[in-house]
Amino acid sequence: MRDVAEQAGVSFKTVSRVVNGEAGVSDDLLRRVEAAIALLRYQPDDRARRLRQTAHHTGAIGFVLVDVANPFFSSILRGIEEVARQRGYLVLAGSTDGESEREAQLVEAFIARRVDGLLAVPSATGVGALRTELERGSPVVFLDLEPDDMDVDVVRSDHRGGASAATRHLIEHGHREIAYFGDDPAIHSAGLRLAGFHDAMSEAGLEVGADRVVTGTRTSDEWRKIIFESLNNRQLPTALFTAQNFITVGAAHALHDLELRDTIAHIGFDDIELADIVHPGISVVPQQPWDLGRRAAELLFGRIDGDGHPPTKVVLDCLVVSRGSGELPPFR
Amino acid sequence: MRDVAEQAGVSFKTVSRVVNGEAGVSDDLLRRVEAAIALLRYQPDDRARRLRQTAHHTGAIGFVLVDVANPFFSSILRGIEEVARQRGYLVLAGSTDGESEREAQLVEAFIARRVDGLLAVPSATGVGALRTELERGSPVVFLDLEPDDMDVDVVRSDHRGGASAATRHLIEHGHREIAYFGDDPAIHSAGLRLAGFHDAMSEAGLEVGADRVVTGTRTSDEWRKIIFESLNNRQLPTALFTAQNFITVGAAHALHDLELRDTIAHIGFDDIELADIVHPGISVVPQQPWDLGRRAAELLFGRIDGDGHPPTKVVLDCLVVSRGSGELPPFR
DNA sequence: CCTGAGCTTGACAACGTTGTCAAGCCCTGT
DNA sequence: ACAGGGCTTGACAACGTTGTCAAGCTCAGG
Repeated sequence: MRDVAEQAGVSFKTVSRVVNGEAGVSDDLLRRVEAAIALLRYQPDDRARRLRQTAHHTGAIGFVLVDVANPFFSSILRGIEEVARQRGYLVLAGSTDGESEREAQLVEAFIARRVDGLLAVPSATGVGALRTELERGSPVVFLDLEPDDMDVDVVRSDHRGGASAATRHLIEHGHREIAYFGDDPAIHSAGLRLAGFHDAMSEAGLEVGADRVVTGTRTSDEWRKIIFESLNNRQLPTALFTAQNFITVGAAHALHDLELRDTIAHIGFDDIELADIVHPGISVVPQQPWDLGRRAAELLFGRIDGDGHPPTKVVLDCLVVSRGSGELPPFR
Repeated sequence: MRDVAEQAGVSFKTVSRVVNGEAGVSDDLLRRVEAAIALLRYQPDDRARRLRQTAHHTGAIGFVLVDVANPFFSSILRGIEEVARQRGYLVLAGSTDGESEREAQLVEAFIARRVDGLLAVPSATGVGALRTELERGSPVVFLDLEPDDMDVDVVRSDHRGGASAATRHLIEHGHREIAYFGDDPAIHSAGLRLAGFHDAMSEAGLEVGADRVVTGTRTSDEWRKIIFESLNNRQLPTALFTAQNFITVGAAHALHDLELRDTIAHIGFDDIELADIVHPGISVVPQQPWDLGRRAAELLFGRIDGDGHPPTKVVLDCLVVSRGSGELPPFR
């Protein structure tokens, strides 16, 4: 800016006025300054500007997610981006892979850059690295799952209800031996889905054999192997409930490898591309990630604008989408 | 920081020393300052710090992409993130939807925040909004497609070769009437894929009917309808080449709707989840988005570190993956 | 007891920008 | 001719931090 001022032969305050479109600059100087800006390709430094300004907003929000390569999360991100864009905000995002150490690093990096608010899919069951921010009163909205140790803003799907509906769907089609494959239940949403599974089973008076529940955090290829072996080595269940998108993909592959796709019923949590044109179509309980992102971002901006209401919980319903695999009758 | 200094009864320079772990602070003061930091939950402001520091790096890079909800781009982003993370960098990303106006806004926002480098999937055929930055000598690496108006760093797939290989694959299986569905060829990568298609066709001495090529930028559902109608209303081709992931998904649906999946051969550019277990499996020419991201980020960091070599072009090969749909013989 | 080296500590400027305020100019009305 | 108002312009402080440098203290050596 100094260079521009020198080039135009004015004080740098005048340049500042021109850059910010303030009134009260004579046409003559306006033209000279604009010429100098164009000549030197000057672009103002947002950091310095915001540092000086009293409002102290940075025009950025942070989003801590598990894995941006997972379409569920990247769709959430896109929803957030849309809302942020309307407000002229930028979104910083980072993947944790569910590691709380990485989560802490990301939160620290976002805070150090003074984001105006944070959206987070917590990697553990509680608020984790965000505790300090919450206690300080910074705007924070949790996504996908609800911390169990503080009362906070949350936007999530009805994991428990959706899982229970999926399980009930299988039971209504005559299944009694249902295997559950899900994320580590230490992750709150995964715990809720597992609870929903148990809800529906006990409601129907069905017992869940200990070896009918397999949980953990794996890639879709790892799940393929795990489910392949699990179905190869023991008394077959007549139906599978896979409680996450990667697991559903892995299970679809395993069932395909074992040529059991027309034999064992299968229903998954989260929707998957092409799930409707495999044979049989894979029945799912889809979430609406784009909506989750939008709603969470709207809530966050409300907080940034000073909305002081008590914590809001937004819970989106999850309904079964029947495509064939979930409606297969028990093979025995 | 001022508050911390006051609380600890020291000058704020001493606080700065403690925060930065500089030597030469007595144990007594160190303890007092640390206590004050913990008490006030002080966290340094990265913006002010970097503003003052002479090196002037911001520890952030920007990534301008088309749509983060598209798994191809979100996987690239993840690859970039991994490299950035190792260097302690943060990644700012934004979707353009291919609109150059939005592209310009994003570039401006990134520059205003003084990112140390930019990665971009340009929305038009040239360098677009990044021209100014390039001329200024800022580190910029292009991804996925190569601007035709400047000599710049690029990391991309071999669109033309891959498309030509896909087309040749169909020809080798006896097809002569091949329909092409692709993105708007004004997009450089899409233009190259179309060129690759023509390469293989003319190499084989085949003519391409004008109505055999359909291009445009659409969602996967729109492509489903377009391809459905296109196959419903006219002389059927015996094979399809769909030159982008959403188009491949749309085509798979359309072929399914028309019950033509075992009749019309189909090969797509980009891989798709579950493509191997639909029937027939969808043959594709996959890209390696994660690798694209990694390579581009590594190149960018090289530039940020001052590598002054002439522009580098990294071109990753694309090979056909046979799964069934691309090996169907012509039905007539 | 004095000198000087080595250590700790703080005062001050600077990064690039904007907010505040006063100075200088031109004009109008008396 | 002069007061007063309105407009343009610039000087200076400030945002939160770090770089520079000098002041002050302690202690060993002569």
